[in-house]
Amino acid sequence: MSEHPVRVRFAPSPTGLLHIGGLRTALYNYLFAKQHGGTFILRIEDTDQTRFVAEAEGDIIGSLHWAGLHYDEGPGVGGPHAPYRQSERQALYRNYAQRLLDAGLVYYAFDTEEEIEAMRQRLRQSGNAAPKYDAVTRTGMKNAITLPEEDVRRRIEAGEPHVIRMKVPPGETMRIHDLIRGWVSFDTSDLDDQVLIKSDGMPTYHLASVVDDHLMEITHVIRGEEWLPSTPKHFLLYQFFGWQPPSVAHLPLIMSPHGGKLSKRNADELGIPISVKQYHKAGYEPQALLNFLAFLGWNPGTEQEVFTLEELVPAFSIERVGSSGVQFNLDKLRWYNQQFIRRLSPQELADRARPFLHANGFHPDEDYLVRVAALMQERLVLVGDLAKSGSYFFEDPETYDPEGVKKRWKENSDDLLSAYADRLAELEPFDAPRAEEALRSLSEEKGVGGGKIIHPVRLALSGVTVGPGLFEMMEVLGKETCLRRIRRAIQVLG
RNA sequence: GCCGCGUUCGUCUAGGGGUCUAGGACGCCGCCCUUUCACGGCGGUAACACGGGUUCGAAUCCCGUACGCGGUACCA
Repeated sequence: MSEHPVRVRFAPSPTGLLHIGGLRTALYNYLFAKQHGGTFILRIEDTDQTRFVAEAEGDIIGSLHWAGLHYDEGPGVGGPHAPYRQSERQALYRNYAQRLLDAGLVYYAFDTEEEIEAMRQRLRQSGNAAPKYDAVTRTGMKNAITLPEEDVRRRIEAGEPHVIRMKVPPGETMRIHDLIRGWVSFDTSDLDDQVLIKSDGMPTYHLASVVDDHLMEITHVIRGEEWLPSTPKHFLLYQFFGWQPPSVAHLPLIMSPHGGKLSKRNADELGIPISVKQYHKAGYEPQALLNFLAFLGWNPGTEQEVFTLEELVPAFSIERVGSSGVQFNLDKLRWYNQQFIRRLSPQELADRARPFLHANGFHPDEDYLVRVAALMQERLVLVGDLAKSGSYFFEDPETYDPEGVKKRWKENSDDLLSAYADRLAELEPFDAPRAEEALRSLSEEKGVGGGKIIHPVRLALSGVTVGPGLFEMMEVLGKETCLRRIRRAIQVLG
């Protein structure tokens, strides 16, 4: 589209924690920028003072950092177009609004909320399906079009609350090319005379983002599909200013498995984490989340499914992004997470798991934890699982899975285990091959299958019937622990 | 209501007029491996929303309908 270097921005509103859909938008922007050798910018759109949440910006920045989506310009890192926080650019927007005022493309309006609502109500009652403040209704309202110039000046000077509205020309067809959807057209008669400057003096999103995108030399606007209907307003604004609009791409929305936009509420009900922070806390790998999100609406056209962020950069293409809404699927995310856990070294896995172990009161020493990690790696979906399904590596089991006991603990189990314990006590060194050798020979002497000893021993050691290979597990647990646990199980279950 | 966008297995998707008795992945089921679980291997289940066109031929192009989603604010 443009011969200029690619510059894209992720422009969230700090109204709450960064959510999963926001991260997906950030990711696509990031990938697009990086694959074109372009610049990825973070801009904070804090023009709504009523919805402002103080911690939100820190969370957005922290979440992007956790995910590895580092921005080239933005709060904290600066850049040639600072500041990157719209609340700090307020004077700018007023100046640009003034330009449009001078050109007669926008106008002051003094209507109260009640008056506007009354107008809409009236229109509805007379059968108008889409009541708007537009070319036909503005002539009946209190604004610079209907009021004498003198009156307008007096009201402004008296500090009467007012807004600035776009004078949308009716009856024009706007054709807009979307990188994902192709040509989309709109009729300007369906548009409101959009408010550009609110009565508190702040710009609306529409004005601020157009002015900033232009000033920051944004070449491609990549955002969620919910913005598609306001794109004609933005393009009209570019026309008003005489600026070249950027290319636009509207991403398919992420939907709840039950339909509808994935919201905090329905996500909670389905046990789906909604904020990036929750994924972090739950022990998801950032790369897995990114990989999953990349595939929510895009695919490489090959059969490769697992990609690191670095691999995603060259593989991505905006043209291959789909245009229909996509359902969030937690099972698939879990699968991706499993894939990435398996790619970690045992040391990395141990490092990831440590905070979760600490939270559960476990403080294993380094070497031991790495050995446990190696053993459990391909059995974990989330790193935090190590502190749960693998808790027996860090504390003696207190209880034994009743199902397992019923199935595996037989009449002669206590005798067999006690004989096995005696032999284990003799082993030096105590390792997996020797532990197995001891068990095999005991089972032969007693004339019972290996399973008759293996299963009860596993139960005694871990309290459950699932886990890594028994002998490897014994070696990691160590002789003392094994003996203690076996003898205790004999007492409790025997 | 109006405006816009969309519609291939349950889900994410490949496909862009003949190679489609529609391919892959997740999930689910079965078998193999195996001391258990997991991993891995093999196999199975399951989809072109509907109706009209266009064409020798349509999942693919066009129109309509249905359904879904988004927007319709001095919120972004």
